[in-house]
Order: sequence, then C-alpha cells, then structure tokens
Amino acid sequence: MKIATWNVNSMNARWPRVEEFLTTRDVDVLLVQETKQKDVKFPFEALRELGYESAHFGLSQWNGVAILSRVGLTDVQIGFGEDEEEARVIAATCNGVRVYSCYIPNGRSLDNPHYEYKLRWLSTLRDRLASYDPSLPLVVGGDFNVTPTDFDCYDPSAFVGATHVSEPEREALRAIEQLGLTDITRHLNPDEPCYSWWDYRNGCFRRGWGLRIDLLYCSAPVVATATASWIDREARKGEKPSDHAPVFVEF
DNA sequence: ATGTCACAGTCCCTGTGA
Repeated sequence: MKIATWNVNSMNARWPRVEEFLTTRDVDVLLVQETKQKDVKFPFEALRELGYESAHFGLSQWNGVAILSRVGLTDVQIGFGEDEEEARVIAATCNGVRVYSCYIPNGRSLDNPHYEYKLRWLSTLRDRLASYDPSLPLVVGGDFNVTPTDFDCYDPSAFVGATHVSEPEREALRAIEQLGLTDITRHLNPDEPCYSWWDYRNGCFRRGWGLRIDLLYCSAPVVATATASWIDREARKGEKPSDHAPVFVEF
C-alpha cells in the first residue's frame, strides 16, 4: 500500500497539480491539508472520476482536511468530536488501515496565544490517539508545523526563538511517538537531510532553505512492513506549486 | 528588502494568515 500526505495550500488553486499528482504517483491513499474551502466546494465528483473516494472536513476559507482513497473509505470521523471551530483533523479506515489527516496550528510566535493553542491541540491529538490499539495498522499524517529535531531544519541558528523548533513543540511530538508511533521518513532515512516545506518568500526552495514538518507517524505493523518513505521534491517545482511537497510511505 | 501566495470582501486593491 502507498500512502502520501500533502499540504496543498488550497484545493481550488492547486487542482491542476492535484490532478497530475493522482494520475502519475500511483498512491492508494492521499491525506490532504489546507484545502481552504467549505465542504460544498470540495471536488468530490472530479476526484471520483480519477478513481478516488473522498471525505472532507472544511468549515471556512481557512484550514480544511481531507482523505482520498482508491482502496475503500469507511468509518469517517470528523474533527475531535468537540464541536471545534477549525477544521484540522479527519480520520477514516482504508483497506484495514486507520488513517488520520492532521493540520496542526502554526503557532505564529512563541509569545502569541496561537502558540498555546498549538500545544493544546497537539496534546488533544495525543490523548485521542492513546485510545488506539498500537498493534493495529495506523498512519497519522499531516502538516505538524514542528521539526522533530534540528536535523530537520536547514539552519537552526536562523530559528532561535521561533516556532517549529521549540522544545515544548518537539516534546509534544515525542509524546505522540511514545504511544508506539514512528516518524517513518526519518526511521527509514536516518542520515538524509530532507525537507517538505520551503517558504514562498526569499527564494527559499532555490536556496535549499527548508524544514521537514510534514510527517507520517506509523504504528508497529506498518513500520514492520515498510519498504520506503520519501519526499517528492518535484511537486515543489513548476507551475503554481504548493509550498509543501508530498511525503510518502510504502508498506 | 516581508523578496510569495491565497483567501474574502472592502472587489482589480486591502487586510489577514501562512
């Protein structure tokens, strides 16, 4: 099975790239973040024509998460079930694998209330995942807006005092890992610098100024059979790219 | 050099978010 996660930064603006991706990358399941639309605008029919069933959670022009699958899509769960105001998580079962598509709050800056919101959100995610039997196949993917370690940041000295690298954020990721989940991209590529996001500004992609913040946390049965995990840098090139590249796991 | 992109509404520019 091949699963990918991709922050598309607007399903509407990215549609030509999404269509190209689905017809050429041969993924069974795609976890999407930042669709930036309400459910009524989501292209369910166009995706079905490409062979993918889909489930979407979108409340406004911000955030928005989806799961696309060509191997079945059942038991869809929208949000945390807390009547939250932002559409940041959706889960479903695809071919016996429970999958989550998550869009973790950005945090903005360490002294911003949005940063506390980010930490609370990660804590809630951890609590929800704690009820899942770790002996079953589970893939929790998405834009975590956190680099697991300094190795996932092109220049840690440029991020001193910033979000995405702070110790409380990284501790929140470790708390998720302690449930028995593995950052599969790093697990299978322990020594390879690889990034999944480059700011549109400052020519960051051209300069190699990236962060690895798009992650796939996998439970033991997935890790045991995983053969590869990689980041598709080609998707960051060309006409109207997202600022994020898709991240894959094959198992 | 905050050097880009996307959204909605104030609607061909502006404020907001990333």
